[in-house]
Order: sequence, then structure tokens, then C-alpha cells
Amino acid sequence: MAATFPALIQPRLAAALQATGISGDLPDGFVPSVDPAQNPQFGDYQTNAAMVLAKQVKKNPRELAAEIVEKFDGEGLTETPEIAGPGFINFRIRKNVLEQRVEDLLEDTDRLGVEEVTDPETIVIDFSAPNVAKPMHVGHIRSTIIGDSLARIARFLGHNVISDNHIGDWGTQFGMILYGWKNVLDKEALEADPVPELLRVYKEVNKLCSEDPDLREVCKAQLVDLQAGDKENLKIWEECVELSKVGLQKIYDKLDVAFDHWLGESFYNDKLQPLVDNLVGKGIASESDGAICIFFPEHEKLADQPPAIIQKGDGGFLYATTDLATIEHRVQEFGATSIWYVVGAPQQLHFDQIFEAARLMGHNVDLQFVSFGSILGKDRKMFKTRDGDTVQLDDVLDESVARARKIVEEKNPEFPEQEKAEIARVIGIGAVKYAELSQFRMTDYIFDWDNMLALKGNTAPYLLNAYVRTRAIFRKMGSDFQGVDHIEITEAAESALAMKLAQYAEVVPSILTDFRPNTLATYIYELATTYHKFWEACPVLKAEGAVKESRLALCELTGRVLKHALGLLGIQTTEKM
RNA sequence: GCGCUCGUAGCUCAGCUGGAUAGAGCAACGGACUUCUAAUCCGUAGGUCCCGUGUUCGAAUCACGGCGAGCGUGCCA
Repeated sequence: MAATFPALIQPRLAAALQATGISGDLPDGFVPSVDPAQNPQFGDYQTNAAMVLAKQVKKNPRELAAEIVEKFDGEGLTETPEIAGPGFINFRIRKNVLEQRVEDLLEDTDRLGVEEVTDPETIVIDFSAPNVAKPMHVGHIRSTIIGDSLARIARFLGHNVISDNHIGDWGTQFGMILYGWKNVLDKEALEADPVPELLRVYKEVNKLCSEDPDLREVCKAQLVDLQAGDKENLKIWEECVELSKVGLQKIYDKLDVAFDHWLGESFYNDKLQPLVDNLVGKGIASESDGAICIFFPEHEKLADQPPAIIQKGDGGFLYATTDLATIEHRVQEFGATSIWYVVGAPQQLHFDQIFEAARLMGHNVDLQFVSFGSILGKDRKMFKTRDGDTVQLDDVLDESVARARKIVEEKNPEFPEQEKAEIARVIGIGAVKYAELSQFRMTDYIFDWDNMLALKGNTAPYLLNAYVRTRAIFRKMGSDFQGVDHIEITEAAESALAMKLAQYAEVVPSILTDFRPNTLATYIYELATTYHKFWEACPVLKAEGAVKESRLALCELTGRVLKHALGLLGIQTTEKM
């Protein structure tokens, strides 16, 4: 598979710079950038090299651009570059080169032009991580969907990816759960549907505790018993975790999200005391006000912040302790060279601290905090899990599917019942995922049903409809894609589509540089738009000869890229809608 | 107080390492279905990119200072 267009243009541009004789004045490692043109009137790609370099060589940018163009060899790749504006050099890919590229992409069914990385890493991705005994609410949606998408993308790029659901199965909430289990549990309700009953119990005890401080102490005692290994409490805990996992798995199945491991907090229990002892022994941690803390006096930012506490005055451990034990395990047992945490922005300080602590411990691993903004309530405040009354994730998914179902019913009343249900499922789940992934992850947003579940405009159905249209043509024709001898591009809508398809290989690797699945979402949206325009402008089945063959090939390739790209976002496709 | 993140059209948001006239969608208005799926396309209208200063040939983007919002800030996770 040939390289991407920018990768082909770059060395020629570098050679042209060399030939002008200015390369001696350039900073070491200078690589002229080649970017897609913003506007088709400027061509396909552009470089600002002349403007960047003009000052250093004391020349007028446009004159310098003219010199570069003079020396530029576009043979077998681009037309003669044009100079425009303050000194941009615009490149237009030759028609036959673009045609060849489409032919190549059609052959490359698995990778669609996207190259694997040359230095694969072992990446542990930590995402979703709900607490057990409490159902997932809308707040969990970001971590789950973004994390899953990043895992899919990294895997496709050739990394060894290990997804780990670090569930909260050992927290303080168990004090209340244990008390509730023994005192207010409705056994029948639990057998019928465990997750809502566990939530009810949790909420009820939480309410009782806030009314009665003494009860809070009783709950704490339950937790202490559990952690001391009390048999009855341990048994309840185990049952509770198992029931919760079943409930969680149902939602992951709906979302089509999977994990390689579910190593929750409890997994690290027996590793915590040795870890703390070790850190104290090494002088990394020290006692302060009765607690064992890690201070960061050498660190520019953290020095002025409170320390990370890894053991409480009463001997208990905290999540910083567990997270450090988790890093150790992932490095030593999984061979992680990189760990990504897909966790909300409020935990910035915590991760700054444990990353720095891991460094002090000598772990040579690339730690990335892939943070995201908060989902806010109507009052612009964060949802508070403890109040319990936030919107549940499962309800969001069901509502989304129901809304999609209503529209399927309007548009295609004649479809069989089962097909309508399946289409509604794909669209409904896809809509929720796309709403999340099409947004920059740091943006806070106010939860709004109509916003999250919109089905018009830049939403999943728009993209799915483009895919459906690619399939409709072959269905109408009565056969699958039969291959093509030679691609022939004549219309502007065709070359725009071909160019977009070629750019898939440029977009996918760039997503991970800043963990931005939304750049892929933007690409898919643009591809869908380009295809919809092509659809309006270029009849396929009514065309003849090479034109028809080429258009069929473009439809086929568009369908493949759309399906693949949506797949990287974790969004499924449907043949009809 | 200190730290992190954000501020772009009436609304919801893109705009990656500074680049040409700041883009989409929704809502509003006007067009296009005897045609491969109109869940589409075309057009109109809508902006002091929070404010100020600086760096630069060039700033929504970078730096500094304000203002506003959210979050975090020693024994919850």
C-alpha cells in the first residue's frame, strides 16, 4: 500500500527546498508541513513552508514560494503547484494518481490504507470503572464510550491493548450495603431484579444515615468487620459483587463493550500493606499527622498541594494506595509500557500525584490521564451520585432505542417486526455513542434528553443513512461488488469523494496523539456529507460503462470505510433503515 | 488563597501542534421526490471568537493580566 499523499509530497518538498539552496539555513529536523486544503478552490493539499522560512532567509514569501515551486518535481504525483495568498503553495493531486489510489484502497480490504505503527506498545486502558451495588448512571457514559473507542483504535493501529475494568468493589459504600442487606433487604425483589433492589437498599440506608449519625457508625463497623475477614459479611459481599457484575454485563452487552479483565479494587487488598511498607522503607512515603503520606517537595506544582495519603491514621487504605498497587501490577504482570486512564477531570490532582509517585517508585511506564469534562444537571452543577437520583444509563439507552423505533415506524411501517427492532437498536445505541464521541472530551455539558438522543443533523442516523445508501445500490442491482478494472473519475463530486476516502489513512493515526475520537467523528461526518452530495450529483445505476463501474467502486469503498470507521467508534451499522 | 478545565451564531457544539473570507447541526424562512432510500440535497438569514495587552508577516489558537462558569484542594472514591 502506497503512503498517504502528504507523506508522498513531503520528501519532494524537502528536495525542492534543498535545491533552492536554503536548506543550510534551516533548523535541524525541520519538516515542511503538508495539510489538506481548507477549500477545494485551493487544491487538495497546501504547505505554508515558504511563509515559515521567508524570514530566516530574508526573502519575500511569495518569491521564495516561486523558487520552491520552480524546483518542485510533481511528476507522477501532483500538477504544477500554485502560489496563492500570502505565500501558500497549493498542490493538486493528478487525476490518474487519485484513481490509482482508489484502486489500491479497494484491494486493501483489511486496513483501507491505514498503516500499523512501527513500534507497538502494550497499553492498559482503564475505563468505565463503575462502583458495584450501584447501577451506572449517565455520568459513566463518557468513560465507557470514550475508553472503548480508544481501545478499538489503538488495537487497530497495531498496539497490544489490554482493557481493564477497575470496578469499585471494596469501597466504603459496603458498610451501608451490608447493614441494608441485613435489615431492609427485600429478598423477593432481589431475586426478581437484583440491581434496582440493591440501589433501593443503598439509597434507603443512605437516607437513614443522614438522619441518624449513630447509624453511620454502625455501618462503618460493618465495613471494618468485612475488611477484617468476617465470614458472614464476606459472603454477602461476594454475592453482592456477583449480582452487580451480572447487571453491569447486561449494559455492556447493550453497548457492545468488552473488557479483557475486571480487576477491581478488592483484587489488590493484600498488596496494599506491603506496598506502603515498601514506600516507607524507600523513603518515598512518610508519617504525618498519624497518616502515611507521599509529599512531592521537588515537584514544581505538587509541592504546594496537599500530599497523597496512602494509609489513614486508623490503618485503612485509600484509592491512591490501590491505584499505585494497580500500576505495579499492570507493569509487572501485564508488561504495560503505557497506561491510559479514562477518568473525569475532577481527578486531575489525584492522577498527577500517583503518576509522580509511580515515577519516584522507578516505574518506567507512560502514564496518561485521558480526562473528560463533567455532565451537569440543569442547575449547572455536577450530578451527585450519592443522592442517587440521577438518570440511569440503562434508561438512557432504552429511551434512545424507543425514540429510534418511533421513527423507523414512521419511515418504514412495512418492515418486519424483528427488523424494525434491530434497526432501532443499532440507531438508538449508535446515537448515544456518537453524541458522546463527536464532542471534544473536555467540554462539560448539561444533560438533556433531546440533545443526547437527537436523530437529526450531525448524528448517528445521518452517518448510518450514508452507509445504507451504499448498500441500497447493490441491493437494487441484485449483486455484490464485482471488482473494477480501472477507476475513472470525471465529476467533481467523484474526486471529492475519492479524496476523502484516501484521507482515512491520514486521520486514524492522528486520533491518538491527543486522544480525540471526535476528530474521527468529524471525518466520518464529512465523508458521509461528501457521499450524500455524490449521491445527488452522480447517478450510479443509470450510468454506463467505465463511469458506472467506477461509481459502483466508489460506493463500495465508501461503504467499507464508513462501516470500518464507525466500528472504531464502537457503532454498528445496518443494511436498511 | 492555590491548582485544573472551560468561555466561539438565538440554542448545542467543531475548529489538532498559529495560516487564506471563523465552520457544522438545531431552531427560522425559501426551493428540489414519475429518479439508486427525501433519515437526503440546494439556497437565505444569523458572529465585538468573554475583555485587554503582548509576541508574530499573520492570533479563536501562543504568553501575561482581568472578568465569568464548573471542579479540585490531608485521612470518600
